[in-house]
Amino acid sequence: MTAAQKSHTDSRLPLVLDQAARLFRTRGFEGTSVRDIARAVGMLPGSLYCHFATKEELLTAVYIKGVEQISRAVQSAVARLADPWDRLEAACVAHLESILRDDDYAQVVIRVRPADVALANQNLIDLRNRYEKLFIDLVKALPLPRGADRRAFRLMLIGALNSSQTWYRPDGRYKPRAIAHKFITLLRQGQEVLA
Amino acid sequence: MTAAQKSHTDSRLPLVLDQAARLFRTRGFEGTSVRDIARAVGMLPGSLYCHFATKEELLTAVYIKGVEQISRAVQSAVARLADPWDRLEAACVAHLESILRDDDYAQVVIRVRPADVALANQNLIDLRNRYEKLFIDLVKALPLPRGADRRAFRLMLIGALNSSQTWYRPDGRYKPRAIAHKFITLLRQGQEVLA
DNA sequence: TTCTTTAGCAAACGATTGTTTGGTATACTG
DNA sequence: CAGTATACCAAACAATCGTTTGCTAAAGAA
Repeated sequence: MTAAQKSHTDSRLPLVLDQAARLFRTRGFEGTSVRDIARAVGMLPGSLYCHFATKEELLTAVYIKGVEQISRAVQSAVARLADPWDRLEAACVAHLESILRDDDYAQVVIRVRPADVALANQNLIDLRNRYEKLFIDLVKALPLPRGADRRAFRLMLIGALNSSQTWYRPDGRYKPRAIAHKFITLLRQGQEVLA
Repeated sequence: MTAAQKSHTDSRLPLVLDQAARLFRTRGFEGTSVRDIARAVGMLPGSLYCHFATKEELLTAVYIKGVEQISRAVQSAVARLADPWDRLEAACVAHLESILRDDDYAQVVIRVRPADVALANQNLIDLRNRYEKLFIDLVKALPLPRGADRRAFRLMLIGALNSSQTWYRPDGRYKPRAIAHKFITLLRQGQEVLA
């Protein structure tokens, strides 16, 4: 009964993950103690170790869920669209809405450095690369001029998107949708002209 | 004798700042203990408090020096150039070389979130804004089409530059100079055509 | 000279860190 | 029904955290 590992009781594991994600994204990995998380959930510190062997393992679980959720958001945003530029912009909007507003888990993926987790290190890097593969494919589909450096294009775009976490304010002038449009337009104009 | 606060003995304060910068940039603020710094310098933990009242004050000192150094690097790189695009690209090269290779202090400015330092918070934000003012001016001088959003332009560029800290590898294909050129070119093409 | 200031050592402070151990109550399994 | 596994509590572990206190030796000021 390998599938019977769940539903034993009404475990508070989901709540643990939620609170861990919320704290990791606001205070970072080192800045959050297991006691902070336990207190937010309403359980004792030691009880967390029923679900995870170490704090790093807990972060990894949050990280995995973050990659899954942001991947789903991007993929479903792109699904119905055909035009390559439309698809990329929709992906950027979904990405931004995840890391700026909707999704604590996704925000952890952007904020926490894999290097902070000595053990799971490569694990997290792989997860992140798996997500960025989505953008590699989206950029690959773009009608860019021959010889264009699509890697630089992608790194610039994703870098700009992610760093918006630094300056974005929910009550500010620009919403995720507008930011994505601005950035895509800045990149698009020059590339189309040369195509 | 207000100027006599220095040169009393051959204080190891410079060394303290150097090691603090090196550790803060590699492990982050929360990830570095005052004992780590003291050990790297070769002194006892308590001795650090001859120079700083708190760990956050030490970070602030590193942060200030980082802003000073990267500002100097950018300004001197720009000084001899007249063409606005050349000036911007030179600034980006100097910025990248600072935060990717040369300067532990500058790397702290990019890596450590001002929010991590509850107390000095606004102090650090102001410092960073003072630096970014350089780029505001450089972008302002650009011959962009009427109505161009120069703020979005700048945020995209700086965001892309700073996030290169994530993926840059010293032994990799691209050096700071090449990265800056790629990014500037991507932005430049579209804007010039419309000018 | 004497006085003051500084840089640093030595040792400790209480608080917090991630984690462990042992017990208990509940729910699924056979 | 008995037996096993789970989810959590209660309490503690050693280690490390940022910081403080008291002292000493040396340098500059008077």
